[in-house]
Amino acid sequence: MRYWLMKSEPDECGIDHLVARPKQAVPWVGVRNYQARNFMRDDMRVGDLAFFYHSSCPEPGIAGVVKISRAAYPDATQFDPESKYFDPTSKPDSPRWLHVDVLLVQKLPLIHLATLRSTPQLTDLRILQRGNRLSITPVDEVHWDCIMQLSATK
DNA sequence: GCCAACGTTGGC
DNA sequence: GCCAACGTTGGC
Repeated sequence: MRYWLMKSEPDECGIDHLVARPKQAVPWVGVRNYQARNFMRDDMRVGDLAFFYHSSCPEPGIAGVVKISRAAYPDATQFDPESKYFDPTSKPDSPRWLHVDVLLVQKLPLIHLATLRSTPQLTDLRILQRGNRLSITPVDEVHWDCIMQLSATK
């Protein structure tokens, strides 16, 4: 089993959107980056866990834990001209963009980005590297455990 | 709003 | 394949 970190803008879909619909699969549509897509397609497995991260907001940080509930399948929004994720160059017989579904595991008391940054054991965490923009990144088990520990002891 | 960093595009 | 221009991300 692997661990991940998935970014979401709380304006679009925050942790409370998931809390409001418990046990309902959330389609992780809209990823339009090849590296992130490849992670979903090649490396994510049903049952993997991911931190749910709030980005581009007043209080960026880890807001919860989700579980991958469905393996990657074509993202319908790429074929929808009404969608902001519409990709006119993607062909229905070979969809370019895929996505997984996730399920809420638990909401966490927000672990602020500043807290992550000030934790020495987390200096190698992908999200903390300068220039990092990937919306989906793998998380090492040691980092996962450290962050869960942070959450439990606060 | 600023700006650094990175990804994508397209001419050559 | 190179690389300049442009667009996006995302913290501050």
